[in-house]
Amino acid sequence: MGIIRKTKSVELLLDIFSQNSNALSVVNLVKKTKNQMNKTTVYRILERMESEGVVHSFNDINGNKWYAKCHSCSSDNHLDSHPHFQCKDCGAIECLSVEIAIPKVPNFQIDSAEIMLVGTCRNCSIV
Amino acid sequence: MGIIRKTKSVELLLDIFSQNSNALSVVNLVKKTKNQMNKTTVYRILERMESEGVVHSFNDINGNKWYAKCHSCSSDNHLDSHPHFQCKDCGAIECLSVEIAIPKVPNFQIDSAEIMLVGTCRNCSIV
DNA sequence: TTTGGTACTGCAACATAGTTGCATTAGATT
DNA sequence: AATCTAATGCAACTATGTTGCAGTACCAAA
Ligand SMILES: [Mn+2]
Ligand SMILES: [Mn+2]
Ligand SMILES: [Zn+2]
Ligand SMILES: [Zn+2]
Repeated sequence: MGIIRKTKSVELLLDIFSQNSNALSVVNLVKKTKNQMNKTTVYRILERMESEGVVHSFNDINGNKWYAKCHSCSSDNHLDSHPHFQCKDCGAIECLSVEIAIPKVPNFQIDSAEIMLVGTCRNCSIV
Repeated sequence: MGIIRKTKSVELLLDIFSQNSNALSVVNLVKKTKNQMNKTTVYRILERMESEGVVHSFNDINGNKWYAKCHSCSSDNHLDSHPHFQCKDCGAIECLSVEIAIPKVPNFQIDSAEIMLVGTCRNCSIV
């Protein structure tokens, strides 16, 4: 399973991710690549990239799917678990490398936490 | 603005929330009430209820919208800011009354945090 | 370098959540 | 009871994401 063949489409998407430090929404990726590939292909390649541990995915506050590069994941080990930050001015999302402590909650067995911090980013703070 | 008229539809939705301690998905509410009201009405009443501080909303891990009762909010003061828990077995969501500390992150002005804890709930833990 | 198996792609059609405009209905107020 | 207008129903729409299938292009083996 996973990315086996290095097709033109796969290489283009890998390229886009290598040039972006921020996360990218699927909607944005489909737009960006609409002259090069079909949207179905975008969705399917992203799925494969995620199962390979190349990227990880999450939903923004509007319920849309985003992807961002993984730093030390493989198809066996997915250890990218960190909060994200979305700017309510420009909509950009960044991965944050901070640890947020999740307390134990009685009666609940917690496996993971999806944390989206919302506010104003660096650029948009500059008035 | 907000809930001005106590219509049959408004009262039915208020009733459903009063009988449920858990959060409710819009999809579920539309299904539950499809013999009593149109789905557009459900969406619009929920919007009004939220702006009145009667309920608060958030998205689940699939990007779908959910609502839950507020405990001490009004149209002026929305202070319901707490994590939620979604059971990956049964899909149910509960509001959690625990505090999770958000650290300061340099270069980001954080206004709020959307936190969804994922795992197994009480009922589903019982094998 | 050709050949062949199959992973991958494009396309069209579909599924589902959520939104909008507008004519009609039914609360509230007098 | 009359009136004003918030609220509703309906139909049509937008957007994101998914599926089946026929055809294409990678890659490895010959
Ligand atoms: Mn990330
Ligand atoms: Mn809640
Ligand atoms: Zn910004
Ligand atoms: Zn459960």
